[in-house]
Amino acid sequence: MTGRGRPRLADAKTLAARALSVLDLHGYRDCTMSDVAAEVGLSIRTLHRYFPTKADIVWGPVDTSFATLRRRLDETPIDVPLQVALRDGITASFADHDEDELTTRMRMRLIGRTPELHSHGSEPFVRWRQAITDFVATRTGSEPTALLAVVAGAAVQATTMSALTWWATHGAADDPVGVVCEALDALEVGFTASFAR
Amino acid sequence: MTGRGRPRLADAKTLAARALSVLDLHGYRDCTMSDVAAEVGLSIRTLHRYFPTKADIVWGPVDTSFATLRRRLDETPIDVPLQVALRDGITASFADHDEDELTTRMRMRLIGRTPELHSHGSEPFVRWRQAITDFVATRTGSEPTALLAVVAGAAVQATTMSALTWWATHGAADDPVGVVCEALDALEVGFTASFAR
DNA sequence: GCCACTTTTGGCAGGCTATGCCACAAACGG
DNA sequence: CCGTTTGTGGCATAGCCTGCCAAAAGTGGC
Repeated sequence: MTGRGRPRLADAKTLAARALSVLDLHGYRDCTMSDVAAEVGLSIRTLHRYFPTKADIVWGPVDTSFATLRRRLDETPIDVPLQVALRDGITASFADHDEDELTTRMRMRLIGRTPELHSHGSEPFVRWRQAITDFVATRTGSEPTALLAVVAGAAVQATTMSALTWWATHGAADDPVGVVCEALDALEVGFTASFAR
Repeated sequence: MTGRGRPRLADAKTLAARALSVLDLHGYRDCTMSDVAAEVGLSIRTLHRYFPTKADIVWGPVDTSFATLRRRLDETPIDVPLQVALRDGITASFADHDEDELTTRMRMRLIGRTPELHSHGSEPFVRWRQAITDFVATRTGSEPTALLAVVAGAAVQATTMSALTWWATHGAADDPVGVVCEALDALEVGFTASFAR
């Protein structure tokens, strides 16, 4: 509770931002954990304590914000339409990043530019998609293993992530929420229909 | 050209099937390359010559079939509607597997059950998505960097892959084409609308 | 002021994936 | 039979990741 014990050399947030900028500068693939450790002034072992894997430097904060989606969807009143509930839950699930915009942008841009990172197999990422699938299944009265529920989960997740990386690269707005909403709306009505508008 | 040189110990196709069954049996994560090499009777080094990476054991044949999508889309007459062209191109791009159904099913089931494999950052996978995005952009008169084109590429890819893994796990049909078409149709008209049917 | 306790730090060893280099083995053609 | 071609595999190396354990650096109690 108190400041008992040896104090940290750096707080986790600024450490993440610095490590991220190192990866962004040299490229994810061409940058070893030793490089990151040297640049942020930690040993490799300690760096691995802050970030269990190299991918966690990039995905860590995103993953933590993923963890809240299911709870938000469960608490959504039944009279809220499906797509509205999804849109609100999703945008809310990553709106509490508590991270400055430039860092978020760098993070998502790095993901977008690094195929290796496009989808990692972390638990939060899988559970986030499963929460979508389960919610869709419940609202439509089908099983969570139904084809369309499973596919909807995958499509919604891919839509959300690609909208975020698009915002990081091309987006002009300060906030990605509008971009994600636009993408989810297009997904909802079908892409052909949304292009016709 | 001729049978010049030392002949292979096993042909690539049966080798892939055997290696795949080893991974499927022990689990992708809990199975080392040494295990696979021992079970198929090759040294680790030679195994790596057949499959450059461990993921290539699983994704290899899928990747090669990915490579043909762009050409197929380019050759599609302009009077074929967008969604029909996409559906036909996509189903055709993995219909020429030349692999027995059980192996394909095992392959896709393994992918579906292994988060680490859900999306790998290989070049064919990225180019497959880009082909979708470019085609959508061309047909709708927008830039390949437009938000909706980029998102459509990601959504279509996620839809296709999740439909394939669903078929491998739950599908009863011999052929996954029908399942993929059903998923793509749902994506096209919007999931809410397709559930209402 | 000194000691105990807590927490961070980081060195060391080891396993796994992946790659480059090189030597050996095995079949074929002339 | 010999040279060529091609598959095979050992050795070494780099990088990611993890477990274990000892040293460092603070705080609180006596």
